[in-house]
Amino acid sequence: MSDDVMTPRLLLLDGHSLAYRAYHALPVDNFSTVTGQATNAVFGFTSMLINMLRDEKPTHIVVSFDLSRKSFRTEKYAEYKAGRSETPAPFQGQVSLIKEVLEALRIPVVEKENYEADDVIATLATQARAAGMEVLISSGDRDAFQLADEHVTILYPVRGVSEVWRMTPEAIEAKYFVPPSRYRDKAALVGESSDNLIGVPGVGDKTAAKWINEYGGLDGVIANADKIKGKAGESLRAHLAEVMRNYDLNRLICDLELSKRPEDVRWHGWDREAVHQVFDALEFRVLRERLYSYLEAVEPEAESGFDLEGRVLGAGQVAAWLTEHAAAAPVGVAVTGSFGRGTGQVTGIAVATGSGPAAWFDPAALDEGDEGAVAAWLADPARPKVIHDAKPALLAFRAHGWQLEGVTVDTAMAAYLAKPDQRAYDLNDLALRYLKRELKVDAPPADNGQLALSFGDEEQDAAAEEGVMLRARATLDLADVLTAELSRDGGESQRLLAEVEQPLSVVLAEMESKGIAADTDYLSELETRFAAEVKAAQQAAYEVHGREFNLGSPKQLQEILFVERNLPKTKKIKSGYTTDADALQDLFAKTEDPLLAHLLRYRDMAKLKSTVDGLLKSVSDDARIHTTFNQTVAATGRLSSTDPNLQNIPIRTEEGRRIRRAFIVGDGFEQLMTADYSQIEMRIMAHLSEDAALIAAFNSGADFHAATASSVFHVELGDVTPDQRRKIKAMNYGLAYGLSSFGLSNQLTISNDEAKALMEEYFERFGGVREYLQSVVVQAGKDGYTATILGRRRYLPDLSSDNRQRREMAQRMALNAPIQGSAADIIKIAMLNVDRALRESELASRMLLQVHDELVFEVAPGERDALEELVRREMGGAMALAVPLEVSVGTGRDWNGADH
DNA sequence: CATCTAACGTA
DNA sequence: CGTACGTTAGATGG
Repeated sequence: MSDDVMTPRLLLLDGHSLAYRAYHALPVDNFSTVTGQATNAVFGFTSMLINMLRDEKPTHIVVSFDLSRKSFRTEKYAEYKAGRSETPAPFQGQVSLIKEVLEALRIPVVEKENYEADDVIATLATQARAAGMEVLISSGDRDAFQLADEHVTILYPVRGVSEVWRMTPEAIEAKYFVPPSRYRDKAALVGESSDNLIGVPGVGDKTAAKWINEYGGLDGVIANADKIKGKAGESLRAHLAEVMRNYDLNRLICDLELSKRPEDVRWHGWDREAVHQVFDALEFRVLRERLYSYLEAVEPEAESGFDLEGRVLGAGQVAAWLTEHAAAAPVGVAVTGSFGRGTGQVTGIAVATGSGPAAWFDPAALDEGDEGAVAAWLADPARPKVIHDAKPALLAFRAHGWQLEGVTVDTAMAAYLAKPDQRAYDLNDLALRYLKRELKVDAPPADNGQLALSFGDEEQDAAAEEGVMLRARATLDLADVLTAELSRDGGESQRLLAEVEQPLSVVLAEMESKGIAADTDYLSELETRFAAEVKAAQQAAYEVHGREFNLGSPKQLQEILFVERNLPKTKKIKSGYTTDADALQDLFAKTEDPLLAHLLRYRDMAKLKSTVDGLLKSVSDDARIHTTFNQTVAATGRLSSTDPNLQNIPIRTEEGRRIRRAFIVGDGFEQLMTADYSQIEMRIMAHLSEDAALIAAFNSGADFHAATASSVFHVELGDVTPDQRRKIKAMNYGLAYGLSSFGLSNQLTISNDEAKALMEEYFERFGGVREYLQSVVVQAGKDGYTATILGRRRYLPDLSSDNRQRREMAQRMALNAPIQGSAADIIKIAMLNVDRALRESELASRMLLQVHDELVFEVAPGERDALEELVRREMGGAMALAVPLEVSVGTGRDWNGADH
């Protein structure tokens, strides 16, 4: 091991050949991003690279790529490598992605016009060997074998991307019967089919080696060609020209002028931030973990940890500690316990100061004085606290009877506002990324209950307590960095954090804690009914097809529909042909195969049944369902709802709406009320685009879709046909999603020309909308991000991607993000205002759910009118736009009845 | 056993 | 070849 540290070790990679290997080793279908970008070559290359970094621990690294398919070799011999088929389409573009990965890993790329990567590698290997370095070359190209010697080893990939052979001189000799110095001679005789270099027919490795060893090299073989007997000898004499040509072409150039020398390419570790970004974009999850688990261990920049004077406080010690350390200066707070479903239980609290002292205590082991001191400290808005993901802690404190006030920074929320596209905001990750410090102790499970502490082992407990204190300290330090990060935009992000997101998390905690009442008897009844329907549809399907099969298996379904029943093929997907509802509808219209009808019915009923099952499972002891609202998931700024998701309860079909009847008014309340914004996204579009005609359409007070349709089709409002309205409605909604004429024609089942004409006519009437949409993309391209009305950003680096698919995807995201995100801003403000107004007015009614543009309330007896007035006022007045924010309100005994 | 995919529910 | 989500069942892979 000590040798490794002393001897510099250079790893040279042939980028193209490895990428190509990877491309063929991994099925392209299994490796692509949501945008359809193929990543199999990138994945395989990166995977091999990580393995080599791990196994070989190089101190210096270079990757070389062929700059084009042309080189001095093709000039000499036009057929060189000509046999290779055109670069397959899914491979194209992946090289530039690999270069992005390399840049993030800070691995230099060296290339040379008119030469191949092999020549660059040969040159660098030669220089490195002269400088006393140890050299490793990884290439899928066997030409590199001629470079092997006691200081140069070739890593030759075999069996896909998972394994490399270490081709030392001994290994090469064992396999090809010649030493590396004679490998070229052998290759010249045998040929190299992948380079389209034909050798001597009938001569393989063994024969070639025999000759070379007998005559002391290729020169000797050629000089003695006449003496060689038999068929092989004849063949050799007939192909001497090819052999000499091969020998000429497979010589690697070792003395190129390059932009870097071996000593320039010392590897200084990777750009953590960039790796996050690139791997996110490529959707590499497993690979990222692998990279981290290896590289973090040797990360030179990450400091070892935090300085901390931690104390475990016993009963009677907490009050004094808090008085001394948790007063005017902010402290970091970290909590362990179990969280979720609107409640929680705290098993440990750590408090860390910025100056070093930190403490941990068990809230179950406090004396009376401590209990009061903790309660007073937590509830005091003047004693600032910083916490990572406050809402679960808030709910757990609440269950303990504690109030939490004075949270100045929620670091999870701050990190979300800084970069809303992340998949997670884990404290470990953030500490590494922003603080370059490692949190050695794993965070406890976020929400699913059991804390991963082992009880009974005092040493382990102490380590766990230390870990929680470290998290508290990391949170405090992180708050400073993130606050600085958020302040760089002139204050908008800071305001969003302090005035919207953080206060909202308190409101959401209340909503989760209350939950919504569920009629479990009714849900059970529904379950039975849907189950019967599922069974009936299933039986009918079996009868039609003549045997039983798994209707829920897309795989079996494909076999049955497209092979056994020979139905027309549908749209292609990764695993074959789609069997989604749209496609099955089409098929049914074409073929009237009764199996399809039963199948669709089965799907519908099975979906409804599973929804009901899920709801039944999530009803708490209080006969209410407590969802969890996630505030840091949606990249646009929306909330999301999990466990269960109450934002996707069916409404479109009559049978689906039955499920809504299971959400009922709770004991002590009179009714449920829903209040939703009408066409809020189109109103935002009108506001942002300042299109006078669109604004007028809203201000007319008439039905919006009809009003716009009357403009587009040049007819009186009263003469708008239902079909005209339908088309314009689809257009209105589609605009905010970056709808294309193709998409519109698909949705309306009209021709592409008709869709184009429709869009043209629409933009003719609402030119400001077109201008706005175009300007959004242009501006986002310049800035690198979009912004909502409140300045909520979404970064879209793919806007400048050279990959069309990715770029266009990013453009649609850019169109949608300000609109969807501004709607999210508005309803968040409305929720804050409604919550405040409810408290100020001392109404007992309460807000229970948010479904993007809708709020659901539980109406206390006698408060219906007052609540409606309040809700209309606060929702309608959440933000002043160029058009009014219209709110429609409904009430009923259940959610379905309250809908309108 | 964990993770991915296809399908489908909502705004 | 229209955005944003979460959940389920089945398939897949370690």
